[in-house]
Amino acid sequence: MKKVSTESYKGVRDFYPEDQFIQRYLFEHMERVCELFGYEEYNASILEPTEMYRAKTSEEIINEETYSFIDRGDREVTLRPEMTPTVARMIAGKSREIPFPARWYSIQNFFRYQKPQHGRLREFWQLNADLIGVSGVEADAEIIAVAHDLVRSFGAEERDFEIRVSDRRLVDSIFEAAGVTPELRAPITRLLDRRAKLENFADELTTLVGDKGLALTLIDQIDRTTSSAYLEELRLLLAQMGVGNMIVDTKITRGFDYYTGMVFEVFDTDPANRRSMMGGGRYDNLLSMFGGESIPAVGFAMGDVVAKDFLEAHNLLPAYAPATEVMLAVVEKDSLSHALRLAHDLRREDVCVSVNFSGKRVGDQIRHADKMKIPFVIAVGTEERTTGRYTLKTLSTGVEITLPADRIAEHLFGALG
RNA sequence: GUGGUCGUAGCUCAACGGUAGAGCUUCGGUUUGUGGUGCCGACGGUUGUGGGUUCGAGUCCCAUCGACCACCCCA
Repeated sequence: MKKVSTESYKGVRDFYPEDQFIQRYLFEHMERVCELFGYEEYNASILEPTEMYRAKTSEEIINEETYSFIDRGDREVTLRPEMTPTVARMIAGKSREIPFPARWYSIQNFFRYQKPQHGRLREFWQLNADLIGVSGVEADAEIIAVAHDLVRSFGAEERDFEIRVSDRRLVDSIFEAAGVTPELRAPITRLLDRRAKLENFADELTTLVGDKGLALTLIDQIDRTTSSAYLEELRLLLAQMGVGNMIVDTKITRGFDYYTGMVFEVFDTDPANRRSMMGGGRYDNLLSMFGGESIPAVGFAMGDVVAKDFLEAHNLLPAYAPATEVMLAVVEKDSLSHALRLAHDLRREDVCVSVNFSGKRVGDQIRHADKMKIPFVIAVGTEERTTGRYTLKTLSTGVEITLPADRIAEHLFGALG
């Protein structure tokens, strides 16, 4: 028989218990912060009709950068590469039933058929939070505040990251004043997005607009534009929500076409990590692609890989701890049934307890518990069975305390906080 | 998709073109109701895979798969 490889598929990850512990830590913080702002959790299938992405983005991206296939019923299907079209589809489908504004969040996995690199895989997990049905600056501020509070909830200080904000309308008005034709605006915006990485930005821009004078005028205008009345109002609202690390940066454009107003990205202030941690913006026209009325919306997304990298770089990752709180070491075979009953009682008191029925010596069982990072051990043998009192051992300190069965749970919760 | 660097035990790495090794991990023992340190031992490999050159290939050449880096792209 041919041996099957134990390696995971290209560009995807296995989450062993230690890895999943980190994922869960990230997800729990995402859930908590979203819910503190009144956001509701939603979900959808990982499969979507290919047509939905085709309507919004180019044929080339669908063909080359998504996992798309034909199902047995000849339908074109795509593994979702992002959440925004799905939210838009769900909202548009029930726009007469949903009370607006809607505050929705979801943490899901996404697939993109691209060459894997550090921080960029073929499958990744991402939080999406969207505020749908309001067009005001207050909504933009709220979305940024959620993103801000999320990073803060991981233990980061404001000096550890900065929120770079711009406004598509601001840049568009510069284009308009300079007489740039509407067809050129999207390509220029995309070029602007890459400006920080380009050495010959002015040359490339000249090639694109076909006029060196115009290119230099644009650069000059963009560089001289430091803010707008709208962005200053945004800054004021953010200050009231405890956000003090917003900066205006007209280089932020978010590459793609569907953003219509405020756009932002969050960066690590450590120059060693120059990748954007998360980003978002306002997309007021996207929902109209499903027919019906146009509904304003603003949202952001944060990926698990960049989140983990950020926490690692700032030494904010928690140490692994299993859910298991106590292991019962069965001293001899005759005590097994007693141990099983004790475990059952403890579980009814909400204690996570595993029973070690390996038959090995108590010392070996304790060593196993220690390797598993289980914090407490109770040996169950003849002595415990006859007295009804149990010795709870704390492995980190070696301290032991003897208790009757009905006080074990109480003591554990006290010790574990 | 294009270009580059690299693939040796579960992990980190040795080995001049000449018999594939060490540390850590895992498992067992250290004589049996209490772990972490010692000490002893075992498991573990068609050197990513497939070809080629050579008396002989982990080492050189080609292909392929994978990881990483720079592009592309970043919804």
